[in-house]
Amino acid sequence: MKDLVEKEIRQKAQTLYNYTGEIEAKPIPFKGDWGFSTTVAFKIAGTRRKDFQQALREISETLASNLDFGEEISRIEAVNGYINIYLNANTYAQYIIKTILNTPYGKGTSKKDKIMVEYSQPNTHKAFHIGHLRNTCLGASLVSILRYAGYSVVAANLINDTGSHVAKWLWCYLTYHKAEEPPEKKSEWLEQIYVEATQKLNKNPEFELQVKKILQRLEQKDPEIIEVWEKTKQWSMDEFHRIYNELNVQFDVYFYDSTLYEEGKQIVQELVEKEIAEESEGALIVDLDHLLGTDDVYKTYVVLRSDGTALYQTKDLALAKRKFEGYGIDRSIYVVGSEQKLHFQQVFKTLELAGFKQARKCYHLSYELVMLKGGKMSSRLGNIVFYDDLYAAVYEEALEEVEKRDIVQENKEETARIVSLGAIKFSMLRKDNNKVIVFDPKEAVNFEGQTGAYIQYAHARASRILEKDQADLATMDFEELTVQERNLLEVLTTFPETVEQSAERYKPSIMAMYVFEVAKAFNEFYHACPVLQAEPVTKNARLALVSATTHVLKSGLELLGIEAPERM
RNA sequence: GCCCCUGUAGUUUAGUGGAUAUAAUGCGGGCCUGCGGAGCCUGUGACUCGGGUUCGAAUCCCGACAGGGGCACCA
Repeated sequence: MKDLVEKEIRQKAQTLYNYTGEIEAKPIPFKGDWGFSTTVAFKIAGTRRKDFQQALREISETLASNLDFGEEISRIEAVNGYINIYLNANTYAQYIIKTILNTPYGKGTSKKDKIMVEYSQPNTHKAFHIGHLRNTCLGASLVSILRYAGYSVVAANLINDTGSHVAKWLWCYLTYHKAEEPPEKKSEWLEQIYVEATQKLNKNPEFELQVKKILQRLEQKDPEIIEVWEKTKQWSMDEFHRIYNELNVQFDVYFYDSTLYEEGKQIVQELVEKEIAEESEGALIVDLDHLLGTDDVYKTYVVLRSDGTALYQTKDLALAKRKFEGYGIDRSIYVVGSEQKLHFQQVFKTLELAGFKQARKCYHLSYELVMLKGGKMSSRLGNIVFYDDLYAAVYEEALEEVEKRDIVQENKEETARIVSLGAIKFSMLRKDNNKVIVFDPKEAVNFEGQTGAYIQYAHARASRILEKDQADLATMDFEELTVQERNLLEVLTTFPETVEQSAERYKPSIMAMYVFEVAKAFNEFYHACPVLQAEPVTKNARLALVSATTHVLKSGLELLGIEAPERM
């Protein structure tokens, strides 16, 4: 409908005023008005600076009287230069509800770009914490949204299974915990050894040499080290798979750091031959500012350690190459924390210099920190919230809430699980990705206000109505719509553009806010408009509206990776 | 010092040039013999500051100020 309105305005603006600029129909911003509004008259009048006000009035009135729509539009008005196009509510309501229920509503037309989204990237030999959680929720949701918007998407994970953190861990394990087996809670135990390693190294920096040796032996595939490494790494992998299973996230491809460094070193050699990389203080670097003619912007990019071992930087070059050449992707998205912004600018620029034209299609989707109320979360300080602990705390609270109600007699644990995950995921997604989340454990277990539970609750109540009766779409007739009905319908109509926007801007937060809005509009409707007790015609129309609402809520939640329970 | 991000009610937050700035929470007052009160109604309260561009700026530009992150072998 919005498209049709825009098309008609565009046509008339051109024939009457020869205006060819952008035209956008936005919702009329007043409560109770349902329709579209355009500001073309301002744009056209803007070219005549002298009698702006008069020109504005003339243009808006002339345009308004010349616009011509079908029966879905009830009236057109020029107000203060704006042209308001009011919908014929009843007709349009029927149309939109049928569209929601009978078509893949909001699904984008299939697009030719193939996009790879790399996310989660946990470190083996460490625990999965709430920082990984934000990343994983963001990435998983983005994958769903892009797919729904019509893109072909490859979901990728990069397992950081080598590098200095692994060397530190192995050193500590071999020196102080040799042959120990993990307890049931593997994750926490793995983390403890890592923390112990950093503490010992801080106190006695001379041990660094031993760590360095382990890293070298690891890269040279010393069988003795490899054996321990493989065994201990598997403990981590078991944990990751368990968690991904719990979170219900999937990957199409797993990359492993340990398989990338050799190729990375080769690329570095090529960079040296192309005179892009050079030696400096024993290490190999790319002097980006010098090569690009910038001043103190890209800094120097170290691509190989002076002892010849690979860095994260080395591996990232190989990974990018593998993505380009192995998967034929058009866009490559990296979901990684914002503290690595400079790093990715360096990677992308280096790739560009090396002649990879796809480097321009690389995008670092950064997100801000998850801080604990009190300070930055860092595994080096041991001051972190583990995913497992967070989940347990939320679950306990959810179970208690579920037990208060007698609506769920069976499957209390299952319901608590769904609500817990919904709460966690929604809290990770509702904020814009470049805003810091200050994590307050008390707030995390709260189910009031802008939370996942609020939305799931709206879905559950709507579902319960539909359990008792169903609408007949053929005879649907709204007659006079109430404010709440109209408002709910208006929100439902914007689902397709929300899908598109969150996909184009890579922002699941837009979808999260939207789903909350649907739930809110539904709750308002629910309290103001009886459904099952209404007169037959009204009842039928409202049942159809409830049905359409559950449909949109469910689709929206699915794009966030959140389940929509029918009872809770 | 240089680069990046963020400044909106007490707190958290929406808003990528348009009308009366979106919500949540907090605090005050209401609503279950009604389809489920994890809810609803109602009151309270905000664009960091100074210039500029524009018919029109929370939004764009310039400059302050404040917070966070990054800047050579961590990831």
